[in-house]
Amino acid sequence: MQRDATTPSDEEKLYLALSGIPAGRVIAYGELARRAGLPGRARWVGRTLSQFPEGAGLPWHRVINANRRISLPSGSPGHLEQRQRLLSEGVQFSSAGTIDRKYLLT
DNA sequence: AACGTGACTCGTT
DNA sequence: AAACGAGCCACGT
Repeated sequence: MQRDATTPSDEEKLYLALSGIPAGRVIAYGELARRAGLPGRARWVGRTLSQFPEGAGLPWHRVINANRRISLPSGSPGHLEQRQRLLSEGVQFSSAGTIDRKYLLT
């Protein structure tokens, strides 16, 4: 069992996977987890993102749920900010609040 | 230590 | 289509 310089922590793996998501695209928690080499840990990803430091510069707003909706409670400040950030990158929402598949990374 | 909870997801009813 | 159950897992109480 190790935790040394050559064995990235789960957080580091998530960092790397997330930083590879381009502007104007979105990805589901579960898919991001798979890309980070952490299959089945969508829930952990969500929780970890919620604790990420502000200044990290990571595109946390490009992560949505498998229904292609923003997972933060609707009406919450976080939900509004995520929506705003996505809109400013050109990601469009349907009137029902879902994001079109064409923006989704699979 | 049990129990509920949450930025989750999937297969089955 | 909607609700359920089961996996998932760290945290607070």
